[in-house]
Amino acid sequence: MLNPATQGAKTLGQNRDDVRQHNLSALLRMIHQAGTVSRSQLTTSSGLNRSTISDLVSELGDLGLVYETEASATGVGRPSLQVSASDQIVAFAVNTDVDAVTVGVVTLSGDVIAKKRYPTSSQPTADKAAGIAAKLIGELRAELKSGTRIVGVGVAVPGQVRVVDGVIRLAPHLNWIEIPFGPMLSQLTGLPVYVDNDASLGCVAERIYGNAKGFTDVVFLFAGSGGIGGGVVVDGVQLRGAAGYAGELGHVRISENAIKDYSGLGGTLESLVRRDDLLDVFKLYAATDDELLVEISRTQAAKAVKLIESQIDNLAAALGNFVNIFNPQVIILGGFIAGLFARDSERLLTGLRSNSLAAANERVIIREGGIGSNLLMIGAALLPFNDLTANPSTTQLYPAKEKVAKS
Amino acid sequence: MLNPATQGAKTLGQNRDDVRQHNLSALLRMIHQAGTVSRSQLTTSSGLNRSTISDLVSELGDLGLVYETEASATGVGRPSLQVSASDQIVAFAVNTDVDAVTVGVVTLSGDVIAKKRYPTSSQPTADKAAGIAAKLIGELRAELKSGTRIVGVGVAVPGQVRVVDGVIRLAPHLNWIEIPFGPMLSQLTGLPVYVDNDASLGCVAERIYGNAKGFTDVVFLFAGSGGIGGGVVVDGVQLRGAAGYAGELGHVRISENAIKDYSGLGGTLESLVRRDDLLDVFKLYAATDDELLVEISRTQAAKAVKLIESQIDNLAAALGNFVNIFNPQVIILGGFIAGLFARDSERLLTGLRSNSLAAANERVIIREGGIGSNLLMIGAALLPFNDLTANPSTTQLYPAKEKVAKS
DNA sequence: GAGGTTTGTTGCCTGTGACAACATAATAGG
DNA sequence: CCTATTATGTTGTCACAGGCAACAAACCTC
Repeated sequence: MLNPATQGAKTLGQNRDDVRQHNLSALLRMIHQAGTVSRSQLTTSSGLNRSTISDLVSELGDLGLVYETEASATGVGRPSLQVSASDQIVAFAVNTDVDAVTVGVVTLSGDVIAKKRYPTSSQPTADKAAGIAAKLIGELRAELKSGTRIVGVGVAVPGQVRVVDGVIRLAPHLNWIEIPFGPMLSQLTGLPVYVDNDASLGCVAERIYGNAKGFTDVVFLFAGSGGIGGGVVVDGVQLRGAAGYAGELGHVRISENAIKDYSGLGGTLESLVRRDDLLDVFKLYAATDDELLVEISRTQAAKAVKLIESQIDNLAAALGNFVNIFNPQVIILGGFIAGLFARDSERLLTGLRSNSLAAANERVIIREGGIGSNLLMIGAALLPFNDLTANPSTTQLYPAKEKVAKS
Repeated sequence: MLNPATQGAKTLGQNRDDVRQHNLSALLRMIHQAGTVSRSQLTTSSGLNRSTISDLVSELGDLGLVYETEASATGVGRPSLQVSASDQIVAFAVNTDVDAVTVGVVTLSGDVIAKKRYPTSSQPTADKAAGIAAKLIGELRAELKSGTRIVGVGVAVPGQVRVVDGVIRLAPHLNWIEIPFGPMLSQLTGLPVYVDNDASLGCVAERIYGNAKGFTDVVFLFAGSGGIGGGVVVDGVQLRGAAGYAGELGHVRISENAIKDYSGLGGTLESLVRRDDLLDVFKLYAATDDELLVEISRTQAAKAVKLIESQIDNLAAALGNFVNIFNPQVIILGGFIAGLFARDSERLLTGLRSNSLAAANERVIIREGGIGSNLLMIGAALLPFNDLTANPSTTQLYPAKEKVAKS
């Protein structure tokens, strides 16, 4: 009687051939996210008929996107064929950071099979970063097994990205303003390039492969050397906003404090929970996250403890806001703020409760991220892969060795 | 080349008869939202064939949901038939407030054809409010023209609602805690009852009929006598969160200030931008919104101006947060905060800019609400109507006159 | 009134998934 | 080891929804 009303509709009319595309897409997405699934699982969770699944899977096989293997029996009845995502289909993942450009090769089956990091002495210009990325992509492309096909390039950038055209509006730590990074890199590589904010991509990666797996409403908060970024998944869909700038959770204001963050806003989470402050109090300079986490967990120095407690309280205030706003099932913390949570989860939870409504906060789960160092590689690769899974039969793929242009 | 990747997928497999349902649903939704559309418009915006539209519309006509009329010619070519939503299909809209219970009758064509307000001397208990609502629904039901069919009842409540089962978790101003209002009212009326937060419903109403029409990313902020409520539409879909508690924008913390709001949280928007403070400074008691708006617009008293400016600054800080978080195309203000905006929009915009990222704030539009006093009636009625538009051929409808049960 | 344009209607066609019947491969039990 | 049972893959047929083309109808312009 009291079903939730489904509000809003995206798709309008639906042609009959759209059905096939939709079903192909749904199956490929399931296979991609799971890595390997049995046909019978596909049948039950899609609701389609056995014979239909058979037909669709064989089409995906013909496209070279998946392959089938016989599985050893696990129970009664004929064992179901296992369907796996091909590792011959890859995407390049790029992360442009303050001190390095990293490029990885990610397979459709979800593995990072290669990775190259090119350290830069100082913040690279956008031109230089694009050049480095293109060079690394070229090297990695040459090393690919023949027969491998490339979907495209996904770029994770610490800044605000206009997703539609791949323009980086502002990446404060890189000092990049209004850079058409997507088109630039596409020009250099001859591949389609997709760009998005790093934390947003991390959120999606955590939802599909990490500690937010299976949840539909996720808030992700990542604290690195360049401030605090955020990503949100609402009802299973990434929060993007009108132009793709949504989810800037680090710039949420929680205080009248005048200390400004990297983007010039005062009293924000990012200005009050700073990695540098922790490094200062520990007298660490240029420490890795791991070293910092150890210090956070074991320090007993009064000054450090006080700072940690203050950061926890501010973090709790911000998380309270997010709980009130998004009513998520799970909040994933990454970077040093995961250490704050580990150090005194009780204090954080108490603070969260006093800063949010009981109805929303009582069931929320707080967790650390579960993917680790390949988070951004996997997240960035999801951009081209999502295009492929949306249109399995029409998306163009590119060969490992560049074709010699015919004159 | 750089298409935005569409993340996430809701539907899994898709049977062939789902297509028909989907298309019927899409058409009915278009007709419902527009009131009246021509067949040719339906054809172009759905992408379906003329003959298919003809078939689908006649099915909707057979179901009694829409009817066709011949239109006078407007241009070259044979004039297209106009398809209108039936006014024989109605929903009851209920609003439980501190001082009254209001029930309206809303047609599928979007008109409020009847409305009854039952003032209460003090905050009614939930039992009493349900009784009043049921009584008013009974009266209005008896006055309906025969042949009218009822979809259900939508309830707008100033509080947090668990949408799935219609339980009101907390409505602070009504002092209701953990009330299964949906089931209660369903029991009393014999009709399906849907419950949601009032501001969320207002947001959806503004998006479909009001000043946010046509936008996909909307933030709605409504300030009434009972604090500040919010609603959000993300990518065309209402933000609900895990349980339906999302969008509590009034409880966003923007300051360390200890003044608490109605829900016991400190430093929140609701605690800093208070209607009562304005009434105090104007020495008005129990004023209507209209009276208050007049005072806000014309006062020159130093004390009042200072209060207004402070409220504008706090409102700007909160809106800055929302812009960073949601990157909306439009922000709709309702209640007395619309008066604050009207009084000094420049100050609000300046404050907004200094509290949010340029990329996100530079294109955002701020507007007052465009629907007025029937906002919650129309919003609440959308709940049952959304169920109908989702499943046009299977949703059960109820007769105007209750059937005599056969023994 | 003729020609052009847009739309509604009708009958036929195609493609897609459902379905049923059969084949296949495992377990369970004697 | 053989049979019954269960679960799955395969194959051919069927139903049904939307596309399409041809025609009719209603409007405009000249």
